[in-house]
Formats: sequence, structure tokens, C-alpha cells
Amino acid sequence: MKREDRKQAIMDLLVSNGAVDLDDLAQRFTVSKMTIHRDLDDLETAGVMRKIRGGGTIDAGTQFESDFRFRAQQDRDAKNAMAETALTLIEPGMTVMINDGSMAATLGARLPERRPLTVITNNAAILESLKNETGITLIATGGVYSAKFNGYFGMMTEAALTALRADVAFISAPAVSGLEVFHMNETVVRAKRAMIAAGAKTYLLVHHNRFGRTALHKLADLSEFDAVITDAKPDADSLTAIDQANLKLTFAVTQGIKST
Amino acid sequence: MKREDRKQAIMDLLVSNGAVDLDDLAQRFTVSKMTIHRDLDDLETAGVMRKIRGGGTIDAGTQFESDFRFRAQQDRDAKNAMAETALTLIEPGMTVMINDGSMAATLGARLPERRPLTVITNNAAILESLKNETGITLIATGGVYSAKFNGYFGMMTEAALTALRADVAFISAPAVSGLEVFHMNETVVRAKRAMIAAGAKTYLLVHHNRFGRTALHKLADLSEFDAVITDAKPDADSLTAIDQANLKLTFAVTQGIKST
DNA sequence: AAAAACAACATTATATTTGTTATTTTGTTA
DNA sequence: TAACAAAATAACAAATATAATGTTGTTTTT
Repeated sequence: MKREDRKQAIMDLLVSNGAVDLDDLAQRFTVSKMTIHRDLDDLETAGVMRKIRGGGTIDAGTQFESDFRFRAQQDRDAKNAMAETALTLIEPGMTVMINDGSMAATLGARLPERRPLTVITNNAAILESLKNETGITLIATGGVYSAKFNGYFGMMTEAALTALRADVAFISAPAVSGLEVFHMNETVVRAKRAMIAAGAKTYLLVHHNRFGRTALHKLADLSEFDAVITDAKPDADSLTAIDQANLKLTFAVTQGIKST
Repeated sequence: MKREDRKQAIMDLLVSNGAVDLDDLAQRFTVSKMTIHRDLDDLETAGVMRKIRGGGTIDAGTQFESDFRFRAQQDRDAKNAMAETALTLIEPGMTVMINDGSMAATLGARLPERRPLTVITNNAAILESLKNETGITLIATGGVYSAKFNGYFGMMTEAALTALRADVAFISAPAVSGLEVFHMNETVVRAKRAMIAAGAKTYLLVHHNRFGRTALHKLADLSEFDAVITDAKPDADSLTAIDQANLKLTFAVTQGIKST
């Protein structure tokens, strides 16, 4: 097992348990404590966890859990599956709009599979990954950089989006409750709204365990989207609400795609 | 001598001679021809030169010479010296505007020395290097990405700049002739002009050997700038013209700074 | 006082760089 | 255009550099 794999495994344990024990990790991976110390130091420097005496923690509910560097490590399989599904909705030649977030970044990195494309985004990770791709006309919205969301936001971003139109817009969100979509940050909400308004077709990308949650600001109604892409069946209540409203839910699974 | 140093040295030879000979390089660095082959392959992949039978060339006047990856390798000492001088014009708390180009990128990377700052730029290299800096409010203009200039340009960029103001704007340019400043690309010229208009103070950064040259599009008059920063005395004709017009020329030298 | 964290060094493992040799390609010219 | 020589490439082996890990001894924390 290589160092990077071990660090990823520690991340997984942190995600599921919220904390890890140093002695336990050393035993589990059959390496010395010193090595685990160094792993944890790295992860701490990267800003994805905090070292405490005898181990480490992600301090659920604090800055760490909402940091993009942490979120980028989570649920990679689910994100890849959703990206796979989203790609089927994209045809070469289209103008694609794509928002902030690590889900969007996963999709963004795979957009070259459908080139040529025009890609509009405020997502710094996507700008970086598409810069050197040929056949991609890359348009940045501009705005004030947010280290927390690794993207560009604010009045400038919204103004730029007002003047643009896309064939398809992909919006990701951390919370869906009933028939409403939520996000914790007002500035981010405004950028996402502007993108929804600018897309001829709009698709929502949500991890299945984000159904039944809310956040401070309402982002949109589910009915504003042409389809919702998720990675597995959400809880029963959400499913019922969606069915009754006659909305389309698309499931992306690692071994293929099925749809209702 | 390490590989990277040798490649830089090959770049220097390419800049001064326009071409290099494979056998000569192998002898000069006392390595095998195979090693030189690999160096040249790397440089070619990076897009900074072209391999030809028996050696390599930069094909002066072609795409290669104007490619940002190539330019970024050139005159690093001069660029650092000019950046040093430019930094003396920046006070903590200011809003700094800074344009595309490798000279600007060199300065951009050192802006944290004057934090806190607000930095407005369309330069992708600067966005990347300042993203993770605290105390820097980073604003991207947005626009269409240009791989050739490694920045964002176009109507969006110009519109965004129209709505912004900065305490100081740093403009770089590849050609100054008489009392006029030039650039080969119209779109780039428009972005630079918008920045000049948006800066309370504006400074021009030019390598001394770029005096006495022209390019297709006029960018500005020298008199529009509060000062011109360069790395050494330009040719006599340019110097005379500048003196007669009573403009300020600031010399940045590696061992310190002197000014006229 | 005991446990954990840290620092410094030694050791091992991995990755990178380089050279050698054999093979293929390219350009030249008879 | 056939044949040759030079150059380029590919494949492997050797050397070098870098990264990862463990050990030991010291310092810090509880």
C-alpha cells in the first residue's frame, strides 16, 4: 500500500467515524506511529483534518467539514457515476455551463470526452483542468475568488452570467428537502440562480444522502430542473414527493445507468 | 548540473542563437546525445521549441517565439528586478490591477509581500499563484481563455474592467517605439487599455531590449503612464525621445535600484 | 511520571536520470 | 531508386536522486 492510498484510507475513516486513533492506524496499516504522524501532518497541512493528541479529527460541523479540499475527497465513486450520467446529456458542439463544487469539478474534468465544447464556469478547479485542453473554448465568469468554495462569486459573476446563454447548465447542491433545493451560502446561491436562468436545459446533481436535508437559503424548486441526477435512491419521503410531483429522477450507478 | 538547469541553459542558447546543435550540446554539457534528445523532447512537448534533425530551433517569428511558455523562460533576472521595483510602488491595503504576460506573472507571484491587497487580474498564472494566499482579495475579470497568452480576454473582460477601479495598474508590453507602446494582438490591446483606464496610477513594465520595436497595434502613448519601469538603459534614440518628452524612466537592476 | 509528539539521523524503497546497445527511420547521393 | 551513412528512436541496464519509513533520543503535553 502506497502512501497516497493510505492517506485516502485515513480520509475514509475520518469521514465515517469523524475521528481516528493514531495507535489504531499504525496497527491497521502495519507501519510505525511515526509514519502515521507524518500522514496526519500532511493531511492537516492540506487543510482536510485537524491533529489532536493521539489521533485526528474532522470536527464535524466546523470549517473543516465544509472545506472544499475535504469535500473533494468524499464520495468519489458516487461523483464519478453522476458525472458519467451527466456526460450522456452533452453533445459535441454544445455550450455547457457548470457551477462551483467538487461534484461539478469531477464532471468538468471529463468534459473533453465530448469535445468540441464551449464551457462556462466560475469553478476554479474546472478552469485549471480545462486550460490545456484543445477543442474546449473556456469561458470564466470572473468574480471575487472564494477560497472556501474554490470558485468565483459576487456581483461580477452574476453580471457576467446575465449576458450569457448555454445549451445546458449543470447545478450541484448540498441539500434537497421535499421539492426544494438549498445551499448554506447566499452569494453562492445567487451565482447558481444566474446559471439556472442562463441554461436552456438545466440539470441538478445531488448525492442521494443529501435528500431530506435543508440549508439556510433556498436555491430553487426541483421543478425548475429538467432532471435530477443522483447516485442512488434517496429516502422514501423524498422519493414520494418527487413521484407525486411527476419529476424525473435519474440514477447513476457505478456499473451502468438506470432511470425512472 | 541538474536536468532542469541544463534545459534552462538550452533555452538560453535557443534565445540567443535561434537554434542549437545536438552534438554540440552533448559535448558542451558532457552528457550523451541520448540525454540531449530527451531534453529536447521535453522542451518540444512543453511547446517551447521544435526539434529538427541534428538539433532544435525556436523558429523566430513563428508561433513558438510568441508562445507564453517560451516567454516565461526568458530573461528571468530582468523580470525579477522589474518586479522588485514595482513592489516599491505598492502599499498594503491597495487595490492592484495587473495584466497578462509573464512579466506580470512574475510580479503577481510576489504581491503577497505587500499584503493585504486586493488584486484584479485576467492573468491565469497570477490567479493560480494567489489563490491560496491569505490577505489577498483576488478578483478575476473573467472572459474567454486564451492558451496563447494564458489569460482571459474579450468583451466580458472589457466589460468587467469598465466597472472596476484600482489604485495602481501595472501594464506590460512587448514593444515601445518613440513615445508609443505596441502589442501584436488586438484583443489583448483592448484588455490592457481597459486596465489603463481603470488605474488611478498606471505603470508600464518593459524589458530594455523591447525599446525601438513596434507591433501591429498601438496600445498607448508613453505619456499615459505615470512611470516606465525597465531593467536597463534602452537604445540611445529611445532614451532621447523619452528625455525630451520629460517622462520618467525607472531602472531596476539586480543589485538594487537606481532611478533617473 | 507516563504518554505522546517531535527532531534528527540511518535505512530502505521508489522514481528519475543517464548511458549503452540494438533497431528503425530519414536524408543523401551514386 | 538502391544503398549508405547519419540521425532518431526504443528498450534495457546502471547510476543517481528523491521519497518513505523506521529507529533512537529528546522535548512537550497531560
